[in-house]
Amino acid sequence: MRLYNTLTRREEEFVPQEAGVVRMYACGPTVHDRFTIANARAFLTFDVLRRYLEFKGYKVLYTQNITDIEDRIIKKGEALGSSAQEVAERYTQAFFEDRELLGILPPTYQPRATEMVPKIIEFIQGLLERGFAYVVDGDVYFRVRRFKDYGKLSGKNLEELAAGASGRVEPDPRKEDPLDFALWKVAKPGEPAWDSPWGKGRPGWHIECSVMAQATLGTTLDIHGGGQDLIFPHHENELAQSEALTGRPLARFWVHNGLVMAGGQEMHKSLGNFEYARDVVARHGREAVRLFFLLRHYRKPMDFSHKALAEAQAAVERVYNFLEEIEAQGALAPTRAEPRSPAEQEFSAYLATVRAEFEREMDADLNTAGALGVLFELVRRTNTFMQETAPHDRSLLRRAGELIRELGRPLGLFQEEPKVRAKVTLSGRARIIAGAEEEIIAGNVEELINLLVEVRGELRAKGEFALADRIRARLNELGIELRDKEGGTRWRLRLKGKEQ
RNA sequence: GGCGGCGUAGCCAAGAGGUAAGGCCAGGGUCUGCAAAACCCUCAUACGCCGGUUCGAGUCCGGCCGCCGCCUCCA
Repeated sequence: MRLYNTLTRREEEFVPQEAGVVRMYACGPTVHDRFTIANARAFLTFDVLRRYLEFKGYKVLYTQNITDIEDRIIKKGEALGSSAQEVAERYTQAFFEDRELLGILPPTYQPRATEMVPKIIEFIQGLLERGFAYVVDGDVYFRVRRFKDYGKLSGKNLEELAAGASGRVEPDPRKEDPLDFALWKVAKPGEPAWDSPWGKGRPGWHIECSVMAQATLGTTLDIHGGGQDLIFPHHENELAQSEALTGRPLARFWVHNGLVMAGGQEMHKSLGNFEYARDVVARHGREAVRLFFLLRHYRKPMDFSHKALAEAQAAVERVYNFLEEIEAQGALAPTRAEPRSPAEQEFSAYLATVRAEFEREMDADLNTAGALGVLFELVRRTNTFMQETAPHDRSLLRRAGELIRELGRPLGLFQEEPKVRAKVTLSGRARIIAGAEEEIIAGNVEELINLLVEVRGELRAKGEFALADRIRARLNELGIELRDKEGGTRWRLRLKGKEQ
């Protein structure tokens, strides 16, 4: 597989250090709030990379941090009149919930910054001993100019940085150089603090990632990931402090996903142009959100819009309609034992190429959009085959369905059972937008709908179409869609957002 | 100013120097009591503009135009 490496600014063949094992680290949340749909892109990108590496047979050791001590957490605690710890705990749990809503698999290791304080102190001491850090009034700073490779990841040089920084921020006169960054911050009154050789304080902004990566995965990672906005300063600083300490590369591949735009600008909390990921999932459904991202290359910037999400929703529906049809057909009758016709042979030969096509796209720097093109083509061609070649060998249809399932797995798509989707969606929404009472009602709603559908069916049988149509229209207004098929009437929920 | 990226049909989007994937919309059809849904078909002489290299260029090179990100809060 080839991956674009930010460090070399090239696509390179990815080979892990140890055969068959991938050590991967990706930046996780700072738990001061729920995460946005823009944050979701990063989490999802590395979820898919991880899933695909596993699909290819690698054992993936994946670490993601939870930063549970930071300025914004402390501020939020002050604003709410609760402790920073309470805020962090609350949003850590919220992170787990929202992650599950998106179908993101938990990493192998998920350390929290506050659990790592002794190791962080040890790490900083190592830097002090090597002359890469210095203490001022209980703060500890990293001596940027001492690390000669500083800027190699972000492509910056020290002179330009110094020139740029001088106009933008007040240089702290206690620092030897304006570019030096904090490894350890002295505690202010009332703030959470830990004992250290330099007095009471807390970790700086970048240190926890370096320490967690080393503690869980070792000195050199195969892949270090995150959003492009983290390249500088976060990852540059991580790289500097880790490599200064160990003398070894922190990561062989640096992988960065593109940003999410809204209204022509980067989506960001401070700009107010954001939406919470969970709200978008509630409105459009989990797989539509995943497809929305995976239909675009992970490194490109992309626009967020409900229109685009609704498009993804329609595309997801199409695949499930296909699976429903295929799996119903597959169950119907045994496969014919007769020799295959030329059309069947041709289709069979095509099916045999699909998996390789899919992998070829994914191997090209995780081209999920190209890979999805392969899957949609499979859907279309199978539908055509089903329609134009009759009778046909059903085992070929089954194989097509299996391919969608199998190749959908590394994308985290198309894994649900078509027949229970309405139910899953319903209870999922009830959980998101309402409390326990609604959840009980939600459990009965399905039966109520079935009852109405049944009554309407009897009316139709008697030719009383006016009343039957009224039931259908009223249910439709409620977001419940009826379809009269040969074997009876099926129904499904229509998620909001499609009306746009 | 420095560094990085982007500009492909109505919208979104992939693209391997060799003759434009895919999704959504739209139009036409099949099916249906009528619908809806589903499915099929159609839908870029063309890839921001101008030059160049090449037998051949969205794809490589140069210049220009437009948009975005980063340059110590950020996924």
